[in-house]
Amino acid sequence: MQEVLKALAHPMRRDILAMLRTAPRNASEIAAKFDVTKPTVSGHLNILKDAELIEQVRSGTTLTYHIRLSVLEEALGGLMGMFDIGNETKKMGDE
Amino acid sequence: MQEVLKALAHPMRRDILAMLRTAPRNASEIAAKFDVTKPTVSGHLNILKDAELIEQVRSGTTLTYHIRLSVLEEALGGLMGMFDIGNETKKMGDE
DNA sequence: TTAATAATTAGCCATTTGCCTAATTAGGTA
DNA sequence: TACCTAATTAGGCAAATGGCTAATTATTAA
Repeated sequence: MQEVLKALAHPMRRDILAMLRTAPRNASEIAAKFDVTKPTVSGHLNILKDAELIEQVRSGTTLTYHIRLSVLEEALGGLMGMFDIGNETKKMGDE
Repeated sequence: MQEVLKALAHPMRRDILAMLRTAPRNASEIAAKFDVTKPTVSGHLNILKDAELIEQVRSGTTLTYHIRLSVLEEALGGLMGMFDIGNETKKMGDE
């Protein structure tokens, strides 16, 4: 959870995840969307990969990135649980 | 959302929020739970306050901190929305 | 007004983050 | 082999983070 939350703390990394939510993309396609250099994007991709929020698939010279939604879901679920948020059935007598 | 996520990225700050989830506490009570100095805890409280995740009430010489659960809920909700997570009714024909 | 207590802010330092340019690696092709 | 493209890693630098000790502020009480 720690690494996931650290990864989510940067807006560009959230935006990268959001664009992968729709479809997988290669590094160049991702980099083209942002106003920073490719190495900078590559660094963010590494952080997302270390957090296991994305995975890399090589075909030829290009690397395609896929989101791992389940990891994101687990981390957010863990957070919600930690604060008892988003749970309709909280205690005896409710509902 | 940015400030909330940055605030949540540090484990001690999450733990502080979790303990305020149960009941409000003053700075000394909070500091006593962690193995760092009071000024360090005070710094974390400032970051949580800047993110509007907590608020401060003075009575006498003590400052009591309260969690603002709604801010946390909104941020997590925003995040879930950004990735279309935790929504049972996703598209036409579901349910 | 002086002292005592709660808690902060100020100032310093080491580490991490985030960006850049330059160099390197990996794979495909003439 | 040699070359081209995709994308990375390496290295450097400014700013932010997170910790500490010391000094300051705020409030109450003698």
